[in-house]
Amino acid sequence: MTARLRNPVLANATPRRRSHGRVTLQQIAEAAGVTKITVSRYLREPQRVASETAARIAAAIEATGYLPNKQAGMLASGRSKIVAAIVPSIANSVFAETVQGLSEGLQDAGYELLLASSGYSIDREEEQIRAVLGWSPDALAVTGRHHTPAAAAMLRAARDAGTPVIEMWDWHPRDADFVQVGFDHAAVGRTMARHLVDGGRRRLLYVDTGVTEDFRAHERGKAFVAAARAYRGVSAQAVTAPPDDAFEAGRAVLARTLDTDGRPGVDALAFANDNLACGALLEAQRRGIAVPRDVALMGFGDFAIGRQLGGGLTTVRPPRHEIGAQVARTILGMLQAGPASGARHASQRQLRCALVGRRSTAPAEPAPLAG
Amino acid sequence: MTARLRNPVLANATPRRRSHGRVTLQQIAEAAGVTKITVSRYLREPQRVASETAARIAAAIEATGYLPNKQAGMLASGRSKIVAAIVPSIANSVFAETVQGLSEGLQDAGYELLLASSGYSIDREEEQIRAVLGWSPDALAVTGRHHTPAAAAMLRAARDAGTPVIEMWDWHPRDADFVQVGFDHAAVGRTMARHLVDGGRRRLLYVDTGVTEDFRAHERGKAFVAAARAYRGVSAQAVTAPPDDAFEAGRAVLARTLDTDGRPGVDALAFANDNLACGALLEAQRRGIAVPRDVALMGFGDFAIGRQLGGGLTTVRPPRHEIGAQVARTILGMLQAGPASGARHASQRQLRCALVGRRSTAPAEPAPLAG
DNA sequence: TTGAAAGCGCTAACAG
DNA sequence: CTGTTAGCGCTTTCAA
Repeated sequence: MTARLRNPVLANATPRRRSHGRVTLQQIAEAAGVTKITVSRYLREPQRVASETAARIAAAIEATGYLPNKQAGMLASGRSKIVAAIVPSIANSVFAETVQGLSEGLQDAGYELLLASSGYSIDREEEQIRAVLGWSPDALAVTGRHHTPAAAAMLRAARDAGTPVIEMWDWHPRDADFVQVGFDHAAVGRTMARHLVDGGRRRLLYVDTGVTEDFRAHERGKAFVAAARAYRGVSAQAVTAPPDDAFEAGRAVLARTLDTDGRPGVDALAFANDNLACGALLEAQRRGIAVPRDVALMGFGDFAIGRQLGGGLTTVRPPRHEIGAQVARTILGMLQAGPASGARHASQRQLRCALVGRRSTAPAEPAPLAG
Repeated sequence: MTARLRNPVLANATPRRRSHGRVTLQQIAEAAGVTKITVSRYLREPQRVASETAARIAAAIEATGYLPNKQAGMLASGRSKIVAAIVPSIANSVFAETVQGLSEGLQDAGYELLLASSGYSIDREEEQIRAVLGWSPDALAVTGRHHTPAAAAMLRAARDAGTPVIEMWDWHPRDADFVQVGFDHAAVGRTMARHLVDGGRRRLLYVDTGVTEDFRAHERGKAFVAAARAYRGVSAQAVTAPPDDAFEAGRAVLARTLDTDGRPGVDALAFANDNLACGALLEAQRRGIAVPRDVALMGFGDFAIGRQLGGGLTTVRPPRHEIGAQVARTILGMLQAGPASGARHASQRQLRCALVGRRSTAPAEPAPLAG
């Protein structure tokens, strides 16, 4: 109520308050008859406040519905308790499970997850990285090891400033600027090729996704073709599926492989994901093409539907949930170790994929699936 | 290096700096030979800064890789440019599309999306609401109209403080505390019942999801049963699917409906979602039960797989993407109108569902799907 | 166990 | 077109 002087000469202007209307720590403090810092302590380390004081503070908080302003807390402390993650797509169930694992692992440690999706575009990823860094996350997880130069620069800068940066879903022995938690997609491609060749298949086709910046799928395909061709008497090629609905795309690709007799011109197809493979499987059933007798089909991802169709779709099961869980553990470890320690040089984390053999690639047998 | 004095009487203490190491506006200002506020203006309204000055600032920003600290900006301005959304599950593709629509609609207006998932638990929803409110979002969107009392209180408080609060995916003429953007699930249940009865079915079964807090699915089921029973000569019941993998659960439910002759004891099943219905459809195919001749099946959600199986699964297509887009428009409208205006009383937004009739509920015909 | 003072990095308000 | 001043709501540091 007293006039406030803020110029040696001039006097008494009404203080221009800019309050935004929410209940503040100050108000709780007044209500409880203490100062702000005591309330602040109560919130963070309740046992360091006298129990009687604590009770009064608790009552005031309860009565007002006070919610601490996290912006202010972060600004003052420099710690955000936020981990940012950028995935290609949140709609894709594959990444959804990773996010779930990450979220679970962080929640217990009191971290919140700031999630962004790039739509499989590294340009959008760059924007998203810039956006989330503005929030000063305590750690940052991105998907894959392919970034724009500007994005890579921001990631390096963040890491060098002590913020853990993790690349998820990838693992590459020689191209690892950052800590990686994932698996070797080239190795998966080779495993897929070997599985088909071991099953007696000789004319292979890899069907890549129409999503142009799914680098990991491309890498599997490239390795698949190279590995297949290294076998004597085996031919292999790659095609790209149309960008439609994956089931329809898979159907279309199978239809395209038919030769003049209406039989597939190849004896095995490996797909970039299970939905594509399921589309092909359904189209084969519809046309009376016997799977696996006439053609073997396999996918990647181990989606639920693959277990249901025909006698089951052979696939590769990536550690979807485990990637997220491991990323959470790695981040917490790096955070605990502190920027000064050597934790930033923590070794890459290679996780394992499982080949799930089902009927769609079984070696020739008497009773085909369809036809 | 100098001794530090800090006593009212003694003077000239070294200010105890707490900087967190990042480049700040101040540093850009110094580098560009202006003051902070000019840099701040440049960032927000570039045209209000002399082009020569702007160039120097741009150069300094470029050279340092400066990223504005959003915490500080929000704290000062009171506006967060954040919209928070809470959905039951980000993995569920249904909500993923809504989030996508929301995200797109907000992005253009420069808002960021803070996303949380409740795992279909209203207790977790309460926690999430508390957590996101700590970020002072400019608006908040939640899923459905069922909340814990504490959550409802927080939502009301936020709304009364001028923050737009929207309930997504629901629309109820008489139970609408907040702005709602969605559709009437009871009406959908009635439509489903009518569709089956119109197709000549008389013994109906609603198969609810095993997710206990999917209130909207329960509401559809309740209305389905009530509407069906209102028809002369029609019987209807509801059962709950096991909580497993939805395809397996659908299979199990169909198996359970078989009577002693191995035929379904009902002539139509309506499912809480398409995956359950697809499981049942596959199980029918496997057992040689003709769909739709022996039994009609329909789902909800219009998932991609439903179009692929048998002759296609009849379903109800909810406005998945449109809900998100409409929520974005509504929020932006309320934000623009300002808390003072009557926008907070904006009427509820009812959106339309489409019944997608496919072969699985076609009236009896000569050539059944399977068998 | 509690408090006083300073400061986190930015923007609002008003001046010039 | 640019600057000055105060302040957002919280935590840190040091002291009692």
